[in-house]
Amino acid sequence: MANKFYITTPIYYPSGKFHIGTAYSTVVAESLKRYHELKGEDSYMLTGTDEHGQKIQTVAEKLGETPKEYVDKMAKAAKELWAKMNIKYDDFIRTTDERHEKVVQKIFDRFMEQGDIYKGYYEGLYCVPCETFFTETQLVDGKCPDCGREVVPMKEEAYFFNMKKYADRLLKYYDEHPDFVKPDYRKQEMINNFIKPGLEDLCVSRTSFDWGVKVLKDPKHVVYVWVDALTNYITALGYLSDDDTLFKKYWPADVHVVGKDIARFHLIYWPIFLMALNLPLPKTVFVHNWIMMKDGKMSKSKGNVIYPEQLIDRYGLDATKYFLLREMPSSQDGIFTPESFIDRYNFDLCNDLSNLLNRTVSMVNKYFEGQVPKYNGTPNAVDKELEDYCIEQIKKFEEKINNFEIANSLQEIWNLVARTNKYIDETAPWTLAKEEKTEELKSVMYHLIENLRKIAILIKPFMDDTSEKILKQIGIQDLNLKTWKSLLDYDKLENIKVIEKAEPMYMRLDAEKEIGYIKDLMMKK
RNA sequence: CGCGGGGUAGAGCAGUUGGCAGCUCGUCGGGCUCAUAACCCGGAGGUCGUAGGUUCGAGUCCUACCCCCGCAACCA
Repeated sequence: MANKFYITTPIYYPSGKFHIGTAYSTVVAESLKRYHELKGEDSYMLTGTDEHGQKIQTVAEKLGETPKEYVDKMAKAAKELWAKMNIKYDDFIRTTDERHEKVVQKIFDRFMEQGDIYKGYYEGLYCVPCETFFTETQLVDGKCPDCGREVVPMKEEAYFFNMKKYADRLLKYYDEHPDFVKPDYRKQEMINNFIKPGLEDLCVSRTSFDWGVKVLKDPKHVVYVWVDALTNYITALGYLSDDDTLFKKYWPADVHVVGKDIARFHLIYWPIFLMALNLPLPKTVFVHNWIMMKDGKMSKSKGNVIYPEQLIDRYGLDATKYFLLREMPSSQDGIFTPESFIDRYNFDLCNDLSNLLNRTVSMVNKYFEGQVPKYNGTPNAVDKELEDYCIEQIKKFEEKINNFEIANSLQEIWNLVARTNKYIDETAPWTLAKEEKTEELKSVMYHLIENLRKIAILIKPFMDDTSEKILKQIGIQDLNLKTWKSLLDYDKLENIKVIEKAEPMYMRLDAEKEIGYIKDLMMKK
């Protein structure tokens, strides 16, 4: 039986249009899913939308829609975006789904019965016209961040979850499970900022608005945010429902992919909820950083917002995904600039990868009428070294990706691309042809095609289309030659014929022109 | 003295357990001609934030200080 691999994205809060940062989490999750799938694991990916809360209610009202109409529209928009990005998820959960709401109620009930939840008063600063509570840190110049008016201290009845009770168990869990948090420093942040100073109890219900899941035993309350949102990861699998086959099969999650803004909720509250439910905890929570613009956070007022669709429409899906995955370091925020985007496109995709394919296919046609020679050992001085290097890079790639260092893992693939380009110069096939050193020439062509095959497989989780294009051009059709396992083979190609005319996959862009184009996109509102 | 991350060549970044400072882009020069003015090789360019300390030897460990960024609790 194959290993299972259950991965989730955050469920997105659709209070506005999805921008490139939203897309990042999903692209990461899906790439990891495809990687595990390629390795033959039984992978399952969940995404969705978080549709309750005050803010949704307010936004919908402003648009003259009911909250339901509004979230229906937004959930559709999310699905359209993922379709456009060729994101293959297995399930899409909405917190307004009946299957979700019913289970949230059961979970809330259970927490009440167990005494994890108690009734108290939520105190905060309230903006009367906006009907919203704010914390002191949210205020702008001491006033409401939305409308700029005065806020007043206010309190309302609310239920609280007793977090303190579980703090020690959580610390112990962190300690015993070093892979629970990636990257590691996020764990320190949680311990020092929240747990060590003493966990505060979490407010889990509200009465000041009603767009949410009703608390069964006290219907003037709706479940507030986190018991509702976080539990999506198990309700989607059918936990506490009539059919919990998927839950039994896939829980605990292998990876929750989350942005740093919601790290706290996934690293503290979610594990505690699960402990209270007596369920196993996810194996890893992968916290990624944000995509920033040169002048800071993306915002419409700065005129620096870029939407994924805009890049995809002009430069293609794979190029867009490549940029996102390649430019995000694990220790700090990634920065989007039109210059860096175009540079990646021109250098990595055109000059290095696409050109390697192009020159190789063209030579196989020129020297062997398109027929890839059979493996004949390592007659050139560097052949053996090239083979060893190749295997080494595959190993490095796996180490990096398994440790969630995505940008670095891609770097390892591109090191292989560069090494392969260098191999052509080292062996100078045109000289071998002139001197009629046929065995050597055959070997060079074989090794080039073989490396391209490996490169195509390695990039497949990230750039499916580009991967297929490479395989097609070098004439690989046999599915056995497209598997992850086949990466370790170096001599299995037989009766392979490349396409007759090499077609460039990526053409060099006029940098100045394209940078101007992207800048114009960003200025538009 | 809140906590964490970062300060390394013009720009962007790597640098595991301390052992001759690396990568990409740019720049200068060379090579090759299979390929997309591409690819390959070489040069120039760094007192590794500052000041001390440990050590035969520190970007890497310790101390103090200066900058930048993130987090700081119910905002999804």
